[in-house]
Amino acid sequence: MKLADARNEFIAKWGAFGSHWGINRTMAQIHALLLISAEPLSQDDIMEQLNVSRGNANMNIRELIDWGLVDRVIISGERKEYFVAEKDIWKVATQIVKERKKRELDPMMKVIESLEHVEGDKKDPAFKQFNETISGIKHFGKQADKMLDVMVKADENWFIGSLMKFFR
Amino acid sequence: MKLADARNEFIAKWGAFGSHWGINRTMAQIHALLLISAEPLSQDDIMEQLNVSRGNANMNIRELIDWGLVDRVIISGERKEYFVAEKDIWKVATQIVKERKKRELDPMMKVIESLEHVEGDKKDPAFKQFNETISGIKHFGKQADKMLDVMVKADENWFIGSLMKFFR
DNA sequence: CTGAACTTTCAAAATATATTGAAAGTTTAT
DNA sequence: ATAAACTTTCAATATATTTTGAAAGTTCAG
Repeated sequence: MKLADARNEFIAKWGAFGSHWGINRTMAQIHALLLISAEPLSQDDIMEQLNVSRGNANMNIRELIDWGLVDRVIISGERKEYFVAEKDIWKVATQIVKERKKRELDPMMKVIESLEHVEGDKKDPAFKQFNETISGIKHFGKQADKMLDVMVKADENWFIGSLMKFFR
Repeated sequence: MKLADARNEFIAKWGAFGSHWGINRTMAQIHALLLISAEPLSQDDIMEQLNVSRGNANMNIRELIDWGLVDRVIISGERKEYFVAEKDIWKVATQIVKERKKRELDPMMKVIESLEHVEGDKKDPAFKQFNETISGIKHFGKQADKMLDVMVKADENWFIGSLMKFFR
């Protein structure tokens, strides 16, 4: 397989993969393109290579910057802005974990906590089941939260190394 | 807050939460409803409580069964089928991990592996970057894979207990 | 200050996804 | 074998999300 085909395949598949994860196709494709680009790319480069409109490119580049996955770089003597992706996959993963925890797990846990003390009849099975479910989710959420925090703060070698040794 | 309101709030929020995770709103709501129901529910119960159509309820119940999150139960003397959700949140989580690994991570890793040996010029920076990115993803994917396998096979007390002790 | 280079916005259009409900299919008791 | 009870399907419809591109906004060199 030729490099050009392999690059296209990677971009297409990473785009499709991203869409299972709440990241839209263009955003994942731009990310993929930047991941395999040795040099910074301008917005026009991205528009051209992926065949997307100016607005779409702009919006999704900003979103990637917002997620901490892409940085702006300035090239001296150039007027345009250029963009590069964080290439270290461990950092990419921890960054995504961190953002999703902030955007999804944390708000969910606040809701769960607000549902912990509900009025009701202790004899009512519906009441019992509701409380048991909520407290089970809360318990699980707290554990997950701790673990994700450790992961986000750790560096790869320490984390993976530790886990691997631990799990034999 | 009254139980009825709390239940509605939980169903609504679990539904919204699910949609960040590639699970559609109705599917997540049915799951939420079953999680807090002490008794098995029929399809008609679900349709009525969530105000969804027959087809929609049917399709999403089947999907939940497919994901291993809901079971059919028969109540003796009754013609109708009833449904219950797995209530143990740890089991719910491992089941989801298992399915998503199978549906998403495994196919992605196959693609990555197919992109490992591409023709190209070793001096070309684009070629180098492509190969580095692919091999970084592969390496990370393998570690993630092992870890998820351990998690799926472990039981909660062992897994969480171990991690907590380990991470102090 | 001016205008060229560049970036951002956003309403309209296109696309993708979810939902409905009536019709077709299946199962079971008699 | 029949028909009532129940389940599944699927084309049409509704809803939600993504994409476009022209217009408005910004920055900066001269």
